[in-house]
Amino acid sequence: MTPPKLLDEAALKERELQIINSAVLLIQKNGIENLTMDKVVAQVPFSKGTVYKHFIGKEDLLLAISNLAIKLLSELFSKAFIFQGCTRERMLLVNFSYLIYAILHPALFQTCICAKAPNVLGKSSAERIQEQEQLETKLMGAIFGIFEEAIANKSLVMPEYMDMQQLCFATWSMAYGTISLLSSEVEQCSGRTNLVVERELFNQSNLLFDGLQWQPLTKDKMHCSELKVALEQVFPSEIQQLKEKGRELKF
Amino acid sequence: MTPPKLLDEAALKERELQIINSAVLLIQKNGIENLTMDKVVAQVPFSKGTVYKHFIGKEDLLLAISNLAIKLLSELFSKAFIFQGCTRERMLLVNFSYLIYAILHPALFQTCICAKAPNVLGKSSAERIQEQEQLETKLMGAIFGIFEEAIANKSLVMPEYMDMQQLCFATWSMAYGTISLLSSEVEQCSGRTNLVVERELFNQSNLLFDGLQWQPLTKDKMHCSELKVALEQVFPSEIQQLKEKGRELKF
DNA sequence: ACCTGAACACCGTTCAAGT
DNA sequence: ACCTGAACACCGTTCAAGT
Repeated sequence: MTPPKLLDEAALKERELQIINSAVLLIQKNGIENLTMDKVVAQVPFSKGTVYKHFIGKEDLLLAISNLAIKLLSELFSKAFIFQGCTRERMLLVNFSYLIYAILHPALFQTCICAKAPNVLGKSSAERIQEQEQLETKLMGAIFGIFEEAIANKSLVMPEYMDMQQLCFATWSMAYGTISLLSSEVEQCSGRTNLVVERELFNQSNLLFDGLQWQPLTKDKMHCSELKVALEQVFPSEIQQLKEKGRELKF
Repeated sequence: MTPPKLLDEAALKERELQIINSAVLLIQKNGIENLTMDKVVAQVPFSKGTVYKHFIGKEDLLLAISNLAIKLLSELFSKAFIFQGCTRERMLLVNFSYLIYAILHPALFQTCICAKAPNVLGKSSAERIQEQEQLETKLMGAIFGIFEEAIANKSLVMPEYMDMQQLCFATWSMAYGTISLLSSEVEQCSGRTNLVVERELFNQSNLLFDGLQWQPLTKDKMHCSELKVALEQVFPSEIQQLKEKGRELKF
């Protein structure tokens, strides 16, 4: 004579997270292209129907993973944002937090990229898409904030032919291009080239910032050693995790 | 009593191309994620078995499409390479040929990106992968050549901490990041942002080149109007195609 | 009210049977 | 020698039947 077992919201959230985590483990093991709902169901103590109560389809599950991934990246961005240093140094740290994230969580990084495909967005629930937009806005907040400070303290002059949004996009797309094209290096499965992603990201960030005349210029400051010290200070546990992975940053 | 019909190599090539073209049309219509071998077979006057004689699987077919796409892009790069202008202007043209290509052939552009996935390479034939590597080397030749000239005629000084390969990669990844992140704009299906891909590519190219101190600097030369004139001269038919698509470049 | 898993439509790949 | 398409294993999604 127990009362009907009404599921509270917390239990539902808990179950949803369990499904998401199982899926992430499967992506880590087999790659995102080999993820199937059957395999997810097999890893979880619920049936297919229950999984489909949480996610309207496979793509909706992928977007849920991507949203979790963005939250994680946001935390790293925040740490870079509050670093005590000049604005240019802090933006470099943001770029490197993105790199560290891509190396530590390749499955999440890849899922984020895949979740951008029109296919995935087209098959996901409206709420989950809305959540993604909010999370991305928050993520961009760190980049936006640093540029605002830089312009306020005159270390950077906004180019007359650009606005804030374009400035943010320039930084973002540079880091994105570098990291995603070298993600085979990131995952240590290529080795064909002489390119080292952390060195290229360092160079290209500085070329962009120098192009903007963002003070202090590379010739005046901002050497690898300084970046290394800052990274150790801002991301101690992440740097430790990299070491455990046998993937120390090489400059 | 006809002799056994031995297929010559030309006929096989012809048939292979027919399959590839049918697949491209299907990708254009339904998106790459909805391409199936069944649909390809339905578009073509041969059976499943015959299609699988040409391609060891779906991924092999995708890589074949990607290789065709790289050949097409190479032609555009070559036209930019032989333009009569300063080296910096020619590199800007190379970047813009990549953009024009992405707008005119979104299906090919997308297939090229997908073909980079470890999944696709893992399931393709060795010959087709080798062909891809050769085509990419040839493609990079234009970028490499322009940098060589620029350094030879002193309009560019190689940064002491970079080599030729890194320079090429920096250019490539910047254009890649910008164009691929804005490919939703390219395909005119978003419109959420104020970013215009041709303007951002122009800005970011110039920021990178200015960061390299590549002469003449933006403040001295290289305005939108000059680029427009050069594009009309080098890519007249492509610009015409853009117009027909209702997608003129906006600066 | 909630969960289950058989059932269905579809997809990639193979290969025995044909010509 | 070459081609065909039925057949198989697998995947995403649904929903009638259970508790």
